[in-house]
Amino acid sequence: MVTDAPAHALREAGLRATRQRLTVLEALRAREDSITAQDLHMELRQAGEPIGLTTVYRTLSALADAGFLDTFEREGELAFRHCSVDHHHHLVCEACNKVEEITAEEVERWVQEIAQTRGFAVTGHRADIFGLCADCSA
Amino acid sequence: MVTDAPAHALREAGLRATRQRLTVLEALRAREDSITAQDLHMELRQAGEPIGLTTVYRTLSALADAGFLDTFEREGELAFRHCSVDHHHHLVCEACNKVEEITAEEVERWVQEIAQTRGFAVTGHRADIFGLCADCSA
DNA sequence: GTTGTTGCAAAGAATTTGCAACATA
DNA sequence: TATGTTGCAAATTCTTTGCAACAAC
Repeated sequence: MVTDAPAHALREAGLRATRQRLTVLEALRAREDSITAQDLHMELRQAGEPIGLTTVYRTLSALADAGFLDTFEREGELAFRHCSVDHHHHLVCEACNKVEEITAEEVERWVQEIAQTRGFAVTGHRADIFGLCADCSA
Repeated sequence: MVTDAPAHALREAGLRATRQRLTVLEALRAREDSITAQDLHMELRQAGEPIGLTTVYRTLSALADAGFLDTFEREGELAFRHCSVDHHHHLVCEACNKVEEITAEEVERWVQEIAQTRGFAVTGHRADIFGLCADCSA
């Protein structure tokens, strides 16, 4: 038996590799849009995966804390999307919720510069672009 | 009687200039941090202003729609802050919730460039910096 | 075997809606 | 006066918590 990569990644983050967590992580990895806890729970249930809503909430939260997921606020609810580890920004389609990751050194530079000018101690920043992706605007 | 500027501004936006709306608008104009509907309601009540929580919610929402306020998401709840009309970004202090508006042509340029590259039809963007302001990090 | 995790039911919190009384234009 | 607005109470919706059964290590 070879090393189980997803399970290993979870353990490295101090999380036990339970069936539910692997399911959620896999589901998120398989999609390129963002999804809410409620919606994901419904999808998994409909796909025959036995998992509780509470667990979906806790799992998404834990995975986001561990850096596996990015979070978005969508009119009052939290949506999550799988992300690569390093810092990046987003191109968000408002029609299909697809999210493209983009890196932007220009923005990083801009952040440092502005912050320095105002004596601001930066803890984080976000620079996201919203609109319609090529498919949806076609 | 001279023209009442705040009342006039409301009417221009298609909103009746009620005591409650003027109160909310004034309260927001007087502060440089962002505040939630719940908190603002409590403050106004404590200041002796008779206003219902429902009205605070509806008023903040209407004022934001009309472009008088910017909205922020603060861990599950919406916060509002008075803003100037033209497009800008924010420097947000996580300790005192103070918000400084900043303009950034660099960011505007970056947005256009990225969007064009990917065939994205931009409807909006945000570029906010979070951290501790000079006062709070001192 | 320990300890972290799950999931149900219940609680909690923010926000919205129905509707009759009321204020603005 | 006609229509938009208010505010209470009730309803909704998202999210969290208590706790006993259970699974991972």
